[in-house]
Amino acid sequence: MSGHESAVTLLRSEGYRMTPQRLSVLEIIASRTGHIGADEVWNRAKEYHPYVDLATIYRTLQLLKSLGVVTEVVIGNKLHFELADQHNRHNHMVCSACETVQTLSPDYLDEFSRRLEQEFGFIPDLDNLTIGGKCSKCQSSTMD
Amino acid sequence: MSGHESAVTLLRSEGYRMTPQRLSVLEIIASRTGHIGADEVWNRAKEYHPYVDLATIYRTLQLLKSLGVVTEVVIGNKLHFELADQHNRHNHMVCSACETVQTLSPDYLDEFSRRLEQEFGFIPDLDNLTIGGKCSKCQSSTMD
DNA sequence: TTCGTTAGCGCAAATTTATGCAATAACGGT
DNA sequence: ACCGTTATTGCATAAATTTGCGCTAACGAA
Repeated sequence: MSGHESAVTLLRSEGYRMTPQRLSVLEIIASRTGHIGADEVWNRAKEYHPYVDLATIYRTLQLLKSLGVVTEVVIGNKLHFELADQHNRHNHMVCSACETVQTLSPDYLDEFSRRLEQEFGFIPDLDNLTIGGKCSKCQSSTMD
Repeated sequence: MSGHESAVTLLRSEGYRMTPQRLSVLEIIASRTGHIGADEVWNRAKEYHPYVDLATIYRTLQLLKSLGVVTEVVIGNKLHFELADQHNRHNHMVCSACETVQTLSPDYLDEFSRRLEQEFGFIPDLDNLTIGGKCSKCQSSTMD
């Protein structure tokens, strides 16, 4: 029983329709602890709905992201997604050399976020922010 | 003469070869104040070298980025590039609704950056960090 | 200046993601 | 339970970016 029931309600309350395709994507993402690529979501979804198109997966993922139901992480040149858990919000640091993902408490960005809002009226979408860089183990490597 | 001569030297000193294609890309980017998409770099480059392939443009752009010569900005679902000027470093805030780009002094991220390095040994690549979000004018819009 | 090594290029194809459109299915109202 | 509206889907295609490969050209050494 993962926490995606509330997402179903949210979708409905925003005027979106609940379709079996959307439900599958939701279940697939909710049933997994970590992040998952669109292609893998697709492969899993096909087990339930052999005809789902990849485009539907992408559209659903974007929709869920815009509703704050899932969170996007940029890993290499692919997007990954994970269930947005309000009780465990976190940012991602991705090493450009080894592609290892570390999570980070949003507390680290609180001050920064507040300043952007106060000084520029800009509200950053930090939930979907991926911080690229080099992890401690890959410091000297030139590899991108 | 814009400051890309030093880039030529850098390239060489790192063991990369200087080719007319690379020189074109460098000149095109250096001769422009703002950011520019890969497709537009390509169009311009073709004026000098009708046979350049778009793949070469992309490869060159990535190389220059990895050398710190150009900086990447994510706008919508396209990458843009601009000359990395050490005397005018800045970050980018891009509105997901109207795609307007605002620049930001890296000072705003200094503290954050330092903490990541000290506490996790993670060195973030803030030069190529694009901060997504909603600008003051697009606050309430649902558009992504 | 010529030569040999090999990095870089053009080309073709693959990946990843987005989009236009006609047919279909969700769901509120009856 | 049926109907009508219209959001959503599947399909086809486009757009953006990356990659494999064999040929060419850069450039240090002779």
